[in-house]
Amino acid sequence: MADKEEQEVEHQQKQPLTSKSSTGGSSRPTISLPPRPFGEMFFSGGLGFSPGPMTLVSNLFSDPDELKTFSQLLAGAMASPVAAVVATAHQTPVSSVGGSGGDVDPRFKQNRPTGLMIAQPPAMFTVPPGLSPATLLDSPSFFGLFSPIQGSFGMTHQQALAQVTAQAVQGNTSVQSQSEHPSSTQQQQETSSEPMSQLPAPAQRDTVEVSVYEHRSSQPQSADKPADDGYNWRKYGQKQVKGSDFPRSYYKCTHPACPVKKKVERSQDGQVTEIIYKGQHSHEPPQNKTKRDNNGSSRSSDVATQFQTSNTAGLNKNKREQETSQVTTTATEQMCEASDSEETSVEPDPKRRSYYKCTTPGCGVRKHVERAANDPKAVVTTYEGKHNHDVPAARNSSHQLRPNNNLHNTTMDSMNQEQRVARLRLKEEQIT
DNA sequence: AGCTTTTGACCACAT
DNA sequence: GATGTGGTCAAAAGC
Repeated sequence: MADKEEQEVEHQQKQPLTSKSSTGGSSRPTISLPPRPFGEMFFSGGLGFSPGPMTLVSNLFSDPDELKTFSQLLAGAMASPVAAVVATAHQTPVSSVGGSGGDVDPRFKQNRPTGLMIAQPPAMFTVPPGLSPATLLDSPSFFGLFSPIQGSFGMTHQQALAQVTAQAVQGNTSVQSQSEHPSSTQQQQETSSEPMSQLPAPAQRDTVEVSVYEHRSSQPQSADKPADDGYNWRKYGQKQVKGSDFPRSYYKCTHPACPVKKKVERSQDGQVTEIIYKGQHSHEPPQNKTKRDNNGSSRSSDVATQFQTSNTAGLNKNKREQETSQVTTTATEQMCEASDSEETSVEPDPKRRSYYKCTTPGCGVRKHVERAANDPKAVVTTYEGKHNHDVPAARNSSHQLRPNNNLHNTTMDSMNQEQRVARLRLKEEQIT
């Protein structure tokens, strides 16, 4: 029974990469800030259905009417004592993703640089290390962030998100979610109580990523082993997925009765390009791993993970929205951001808000980098805007990956690679 | 001996 | 109904 349901759910979760790929290639995100504060899109007591976080995120931006300015969003996000939330919806030209929502030119996926969705994270929020899932989820601030959208989500929805979020905090504490807006036509079909006056251009659609980052110590990782996220996994299948250059491996948690599975895509050199988690662990992470003991926490993780969930059938009016929505967990991105030699480094001042601007003439892409106040190792990076130019070729080819000697570097390298592909020619723009 | 990985086959779903 | 695709199963092989 549960398996059947699981499969049904899983089928609704397909095509996670399409939205990501739509953000890549030559299509650059254009800043289109979330319709409302993040939390408002995540929780609501409304319709009583229980879509998963993917849909949460998807719905999050399903109403383009409520776009806020970047500053508004950022201000609201940073005001939270629990999590710094920055959300960005980037608009992708329909031409790059197909005329109907969710349809993506497979070339975009095939050509998708490794983990491109990480390269241009348009949105993210950070959960402070040490904050337990229960604390986080029980926190008024958290639910303030994810305050209800009237008529959007019900309690079960909250529970669903809570589970995934808890897992994110437990296992990796690094979540990046991403969803893709339906087409403008579809958007208009979405339930909305607000005017469409702030809709983006009809020829564009929005893509949203939400990221939670926590970075801990580096861990060695075998190219053939699933990333060490604190749990034990057993590989039960491998497939060559269409549109992907890399095989996808399927893992199950080896803990008895634990339903959690994950899918891992790796490049030829063993770098993790994508990890998708499904389900919630019914147990604590194994405690007998000394390398985790080194961190003083059994919940540390260096893995790049993705959470992918879905709502129940029929709960979402827009199926494509479901399919293209996802919650993604990634790790070490902020280190990539800070270490990107093409960009001005970030000073370790926790209070410093650094802004970067793409140096290409006419391109308005900006990047905001900020260290998490409660974790000096964490950096919150927010991309704003969409590049209107191709990636500079010289930069795109000039970077070599570092030796894949540990997971941290592996993931970071992967992201650096992506970032190099998505090269942002940025110069620091100090705003005081 | 027990566990994990590999891999072809099978199934369910979408088109 | 045929075909394509993703996910899972399960026997065999490896460690």
